[in-house]
Amino acid sequence: MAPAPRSGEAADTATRILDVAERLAQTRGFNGFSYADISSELEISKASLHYHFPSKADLGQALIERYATHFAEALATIEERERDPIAKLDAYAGIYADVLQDQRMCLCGMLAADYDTLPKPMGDAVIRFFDENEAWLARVLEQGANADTLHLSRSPREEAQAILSGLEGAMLVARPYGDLSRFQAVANALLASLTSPSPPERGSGSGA
Amino acid sequence: MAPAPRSGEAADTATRILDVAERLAQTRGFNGFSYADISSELEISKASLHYHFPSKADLGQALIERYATHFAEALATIEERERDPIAKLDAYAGIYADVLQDQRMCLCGMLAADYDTLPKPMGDAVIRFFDENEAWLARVLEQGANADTLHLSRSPREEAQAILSGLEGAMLVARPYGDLSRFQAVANALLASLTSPSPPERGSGSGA
DNA sequence: GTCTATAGGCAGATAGAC
DNA sequence: GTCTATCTGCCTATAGAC
Repeated sequence: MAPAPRSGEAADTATRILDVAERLAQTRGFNGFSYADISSELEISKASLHYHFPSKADLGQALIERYATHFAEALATIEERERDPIAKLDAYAGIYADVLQDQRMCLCGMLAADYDTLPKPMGDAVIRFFDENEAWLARVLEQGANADTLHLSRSPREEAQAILSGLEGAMLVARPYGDLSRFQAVANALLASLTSPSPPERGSGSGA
Repeated sequence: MAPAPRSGEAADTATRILDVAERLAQTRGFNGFSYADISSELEISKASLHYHFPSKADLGQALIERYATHFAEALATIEERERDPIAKLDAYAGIYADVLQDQRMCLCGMLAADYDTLPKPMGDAVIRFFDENEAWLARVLEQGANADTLHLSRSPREEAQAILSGLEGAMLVARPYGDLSRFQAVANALLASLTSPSPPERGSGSGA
């Protein structure tokens, strides 16, 4: 379903629904929007939305799965474009910065807050998302440690958890302030202190 | 209102309402619970809840204000008990660990996720909470830097933001895993790397 | 695939008796 | 202060025509 439309081509209905729902979930939380919100924005009836996604749980699961897929593609793109592990980490933080600049929280960070109210399959998918991110980060960190461009003071896995948590938290706290630079400052501190004993002047990441 | 009851004495109704609402807000988010939830748990009618807190916005604001007051008291207690800035930071992280062990998210971290849907006064109070925490942390960090027990690689304010964000993010991500040790690992990494150039074996914080 | 209409329930909130 | 009863509106979801 949903064969990737050529650029300029109109997206199909299911895709447009997911686009709107994704933004609403990222800004208002999964319990903070309704079918009516999507309906009014797309000028499509609520009943039509239920045709594409019978229940809100179905919609939510489709949301996470697409988000995780897109995120994995972004990570693959980083792998293609960057060789230096530090550049990869900067690009990784840049993904978060781009999301935040769009006034959004990471979808899965937001759903982590909603975790106790989510249908089980959605909760499981949130955890998978974090696991995949952690695994990717750990690989990059280990690569850097082996190449001696990074000097870790803990296991790659623990450093990866710290980076993931730190970036999610930086987004969470920065968003009420509406201040991207607040995120950037924290992200830089996080990567600098975790990846080098004596930080040698870092740029502001690829974001924004 | 609500004169602190002597230990063992039954709390008044408004306090019991706030206790239940606080837990619900911390676990399910502000849009994830209703007056009916509190009503059934306390076996008090919904109408009675509205007598004490006319609107949910009123309830929410009372929730944040009490939480911020309690938090400030906890920080004052740390100041009384600990002299070493590192011990103060460990105790600070211990507060978060205690909240997480109780299966909860920081109230204001949770409300930060809900920020876009909150009544304006609640949103403002969330920001004040973060500001106060950041200011307290910055003072402790500066104290440590002056006493030469901490070696900061950035301004106290930036380090404070990184610690606050890092702990909030660590809670956010650890909660779906239901794993306190995951939080502890990240908190230790955060404080160790931010406060000493060559980490000299740190304990696991004062939390649980 | 999209619609109108509507079911059935729960949300926040109020009236008024006690 | 607490209650029962109720209001209005929105929620998710379905039926059935086109």
